[in-house]
Amino acid sequence: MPELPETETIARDLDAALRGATIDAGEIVRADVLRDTTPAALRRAIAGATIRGVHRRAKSIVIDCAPAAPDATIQHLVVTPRFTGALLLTAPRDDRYTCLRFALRDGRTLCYHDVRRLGTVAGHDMRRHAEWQGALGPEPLDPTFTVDALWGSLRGSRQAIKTVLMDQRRLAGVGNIYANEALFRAGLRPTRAARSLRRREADALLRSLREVLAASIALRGTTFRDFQDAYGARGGFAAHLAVYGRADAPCVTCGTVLRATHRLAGRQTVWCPTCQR
DNA sequence: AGGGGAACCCGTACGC
DNA sequence: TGCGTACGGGTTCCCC
Repeated sequence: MPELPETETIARDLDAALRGATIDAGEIVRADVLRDTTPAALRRAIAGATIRGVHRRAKSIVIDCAPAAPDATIQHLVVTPRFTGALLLTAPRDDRYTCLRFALRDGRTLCYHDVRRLGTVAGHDMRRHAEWQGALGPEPLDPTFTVDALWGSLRGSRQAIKTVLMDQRRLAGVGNIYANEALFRAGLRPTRAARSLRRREADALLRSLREVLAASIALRGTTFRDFQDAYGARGGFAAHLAVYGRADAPCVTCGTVLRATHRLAGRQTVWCPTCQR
């Protein structure tokens, strides 16, 4: 569930709270969430490490670390919460689902909590981190990302526009909720072939996408079911969703009953048959 | 190559 | 009530 606005919310809060902090020790409770590292290597890398900063890339939270051990190569912890994952600075409501626990030198605890455990925590050395970054597409909120770059990418695909928006290699950070919302705002039907878009439609799409992402970030993301921020609080954008989760309800613009299908890449897709062409 | 499908995981919803 | 089963959801990996 956490997409770009939700992981951005977590990353901003953690950067403010953790920049410069030192991790005393890490406890790995559920090793199956780990990627690209082992429990022993991760513990050694973070024992005594300083947190340089925290930022977001795609739908992941990246914690930049300066390890204390000279032979520790892990520089970045990449946390991808997927559906139920949470990075918490407060005590989790149910400790049964704590996967990782980091004790900070100042007495605080940062934990990775995940009920379904489809989320992951990767330990990256510089090489692996560059490889991971390189596999991801551009950030939609990056001002250097242009309409023509988006349009060029869309023109290469005969897939449905919604599927292409969610393809992390073409565009990073957009998931099911914001793909549905951006297409509604742009007046584009989700099933349209990506390469059928005119340039002015790609322009409307990029502007809609940026608007909806920025509006959601301003309200600290969408909590539809599971998303919680670093302090266990909910996001405020769910009340502003125009189509996602509103199948069979009236369109907010024209009142037409919203249509839904599950057949587009196996995910809930909702649109207004009148407003979206 | 690019697209399709399974696997990952477990709470929730639903059927019997 | 209690048990069993189907389902969902993004990403990765495998296969065609």
